[in-house]
Formats: sequence, C-alpha cells, structure tokens
Amino acid sequence: MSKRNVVVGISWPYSNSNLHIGYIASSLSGDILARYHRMKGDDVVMVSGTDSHGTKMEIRAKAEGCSPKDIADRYDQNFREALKAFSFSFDKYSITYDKFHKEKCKEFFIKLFENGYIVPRTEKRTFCTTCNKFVADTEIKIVCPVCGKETKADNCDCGYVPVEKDLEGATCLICGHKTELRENSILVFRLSAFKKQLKKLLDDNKDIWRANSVNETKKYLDKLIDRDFSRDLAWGVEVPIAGYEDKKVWVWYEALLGYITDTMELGEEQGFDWQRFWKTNVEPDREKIVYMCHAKDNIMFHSIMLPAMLMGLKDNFYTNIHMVSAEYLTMNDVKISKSQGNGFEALEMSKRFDTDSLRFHFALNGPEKKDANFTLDTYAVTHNSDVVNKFANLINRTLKFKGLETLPEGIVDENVYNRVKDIYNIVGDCIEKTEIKKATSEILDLIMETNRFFDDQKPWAQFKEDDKTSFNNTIFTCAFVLANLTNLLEPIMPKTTEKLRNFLQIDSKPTWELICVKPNISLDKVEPLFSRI
RNA sequence: CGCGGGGUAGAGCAGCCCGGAAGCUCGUUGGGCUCAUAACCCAAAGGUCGUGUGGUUCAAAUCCCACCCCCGCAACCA
Repeated sequence: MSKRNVVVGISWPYSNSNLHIGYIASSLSGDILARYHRMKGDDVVMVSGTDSHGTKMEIRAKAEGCSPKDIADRYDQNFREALKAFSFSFDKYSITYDKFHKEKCKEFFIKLFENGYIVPRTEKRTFCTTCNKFVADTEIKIVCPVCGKETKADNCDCGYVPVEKDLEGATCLICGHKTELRENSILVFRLSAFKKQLKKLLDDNKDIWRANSVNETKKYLDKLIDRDFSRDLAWGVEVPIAGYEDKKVWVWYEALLGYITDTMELGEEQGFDWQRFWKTNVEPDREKIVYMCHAKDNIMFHSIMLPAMLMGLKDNFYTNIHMVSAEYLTMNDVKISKSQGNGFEALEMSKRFDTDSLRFHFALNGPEKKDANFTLDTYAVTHNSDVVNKFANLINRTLKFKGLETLPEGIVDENVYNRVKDIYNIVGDCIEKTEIKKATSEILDLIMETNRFFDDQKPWAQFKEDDKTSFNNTIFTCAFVLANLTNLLEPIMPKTTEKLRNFLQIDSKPTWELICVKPNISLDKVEPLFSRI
C-alpha cells in the first residue's frame, strides 16, 4: 500500500487544573492511531498543546494575585509530565501563548478578514462602569428569570440559557457593582456562509464518523449562526485588525488552528513542507487522513468551526476531518470525595499504577461509544485478569518454562500461523475505523486462544514423555505469537512491547506485518512484566 | 414538546445501522492440569435486553410510537 499523510490532532487541554485521567481515556485513541500509522509506514504528525488563554485564566490570575502565564505554566508542566508518563508520542506539543503560534494565528485572521469571512459588527454587550471594561457572561451574575435563583450569566443550573435582555442590570462579579448594556464593536466570523460546504462534508464522512459526531453536527448545521471572534480581554492573541487593537481573539479560533501551527512549526524544525499534510494541492496523489480526537463536548468545534475556518482561508486546505469523538469517562466513586481531592489526576495515577496497563484498560473499556465509569475495582479486574493472568502469564509459561534456558527451534503450528497472519488485517481495519475497543478485544482473543493452544498441546507432558519435537513446536509456536504481539500491542502498550522485544531479541523496529522469532536465543533475561494489584 | 449519546445476567461490556435460536470478560459453583505471578483449561448456574396487557412482522435486543432514568450540548466556559 502506498504511503499516506496522516495528521492526528488531540484536543488541547485547558490550563486551569491538573490533567485528569478522563483526558487520557478520551485522547488515547489518538496515540494508538498515530503509532499504528507509523508502523504502517505512513508519514504521521501527532500534535496538540496547552490551551493557555481565555476568560477563566484572567479571572484566576486576579484571584491568585499572579499573571495568567504563571497559571498556564504551572499546569502546562503538569500536562507534559502526565502525557509523557502515559507514553503519548507527540511529534509536537506546544502552548498557545507561544510566539510562533500567535503570529501564524494573526496571519490567518487577517486572511479571513481579507476574504470577507470576518466582518465588523456592533452589538450590545455587558459593560462594567466601575471596572471600566466589557465583561464576559461568566464574569457577571443575574437572577435567572426561570428558576429565580442567582446564577452566572453564561448559563443557569436549571438549564436556562440567558439571552440579551436578561443581562440588563447584571452584577459584576469582579467589583460587585451593577453593569449596563453598551454598544460594542466586535468582529464576527460568518459561519453561516459555509452551510452548504459543511453539509457536504458531513455527507461525505458520515459513514466513518462516530454516531455522536454525525448527529451533534447535524443539529448545528440546521441553524448555523455567525460567531463573535473577538473578546475584550488582556490575555490572549491580539486581534490584528486596525481599530481592534485592544481586543483578543476568541480562544477557540486560535486553539483549533493550533493543529495547523504545530504542523507548520514542526515542518520548520524538521525541514519538511507542512502543506503535505494540510493542502489538497500538495502531494495530491497521496491519501490524506486528519484524525481529530476529543470528547463529546468538543464535537461542533472540530466538525464545524475548524473546517469552516479552513474553507474560509480559501487556500486548498484539506477539510475532510475524521472525527474521533469519545463520550465521557465518569467517576461515580470520585464525586463523593472530591472535596478531599481525588486520586484520579493523570500524573498521580501514573505513579500509582502501570501506565501501559491503564492504557490497555482504557483501550478495552474506554468511553468509545458511551460514557464509561471508571473505578479502581474495574481497573483492577482488567489489570489482574487480562493483563497479568492472560497476557503476562502467557509470556512466562512460554519463556520461563521449567528448565528452559534457550528458545528451542521448532515449526509454527499451521493454524496458529494463519490466524496470526490474518489478525493484522482484522485489527488494522478496526483501528482505521477508530474502533479501538474492538481492536483491543481481538488482540485479547488471540492471547486467550494461545493459552488454549498451550493447554491443548500439554507441553509439560510432551517434555516428560521425551517428545522433544512436539515440545519444541509448542513453545516455538507460542513464542511466535508473542513476537507478533510485540507488533500488535505496540500502539496500546508501547513500554511493555519494548520489554518483550528485548526478551525475544527483536532488533528491528515494530512494523504492522508478520514477523518471525529467532530460535536458540537465551531466555535468562526474561522476568515478570507486571505485579498484581 | 429544544437536540444528541446511553439504559442488555451480581459487575463491566458487545450485539442494534442491515430483524432470524441472547454473546464476551469478571464473579459464583463443579471438574481438570501442574508449564506459569494460586496463574491456565473445561463445564454449569445466572438475563421477561429501562417501562408499555403499545405498533409493524411468520419472527423484535434490533424497526416504529409513548413514557421514565443517567450523561452531554444548548452558540460569551473551554
């Protein structure tokens, strides 16, 4: 198969709290896709970064008496450590206050303005006369006209979403004084202009998108409205249009373009043309894939906003985004003890448990099509039963067979051989359809089948009966499966497969194709890979 | 009547698009094995598939309708 140009974009975590294990669960599919495509020989860029701007950052900085950047840096460090601990194989992980990113975002903004897709408009906005500035809905409180309770103005717990007239006479949360509605100059992105193109995009892709993406996108397409791309903030990417110098761009505008700016910067660093991955007219004969991995609350931004922005640039951008939208990882047990701080921060989890085994758990039990509840008990079951008892035990009973010092030479069982040969396509198809859960389950099936094969052959009896040939064939066949598991499991459990490759003295890089195992290698390095919890 | 995802043995899930004898893992019970981290293998028990004495059909977990519950969205939180 010919090489493909693959972008894996993972949603940008927001820098106002430590990275949560749920982020790992919903983003893992991205790392699996990237690793798989690299093994297939495709050119891959896997990108993301820390989303560091926005209203919340300013509010927090004020509350904590530091700069928004201080807060961003604090969490950015946490994100990087956690993502590294979980073996996320980013080609580029940046941060949105980075100069390169800001400059490119401004260039794109000007382009959209020149193309007539960003236009000036005047609208009434909440103005605090005491603070002397326009304030965001989340910075003011109102009395909800539906339930009668006091609430922040962006939305009420009762479900009501306030409209403009409800904001009349709202109270500023910063200074406590009344606000008023004032005319404000804003810059609007004409999202509604892309309705037809976005509908076609959905039509073209609805068979491979997950159901939640398709339906959620449909909902917005029916009534697309233009969006305010400017914000009255001090912290962010400056609006590069004359007359709007005191404003910043909407965080989503620039965070979404981060996928592009990351690729551009990576291209400069590594000396390749970033357009290979994003432009239809560059390497047009190569298939392109752009995966966007995120949780369900992010759907419309990736399926509508980003493609619309790329279309608006009118520069041959590839917009056939492959939506990989996860549901939510919930933690019922955790909500109870949240006030005491819970142990479900990603970095903390990485220190308490084996990260490969957690990756395996999320690949098998993650929120792929519906919310998944995470508890330590259910994780312990996956770890002890699937990872240790089934997989690690297969390694040990094969490679640490009593008295075995070197791997005997034998003939691989024909049925096992064919099964292993076929499973590459089966698992590969699942991964390319972003059915990670099914892919993982297929691999687990192979492991269980191999344990069954082992039992059926009874190598302990073959060994005693001095049926050396049969014994050698049995062990060699199982070792052959293990060797191929170092490939098949590489996208899911990269640290473990590296250790197993080491045991089997496999020197070549992992590839998505059948490999053989070397006979007569020493087995004295083999040791247990996991401990039970 | 706002929109979307979900509700399947004690637990966690698959099956639903495209209707055709309810599957998988864990747990439980019984048996086997002794290579392996008390791991592995075989077998059994366990479900009116959220509710409906609702519709379509020869046939419904699957299609249609009504209702209930959990989660998300609802465009200035990101």
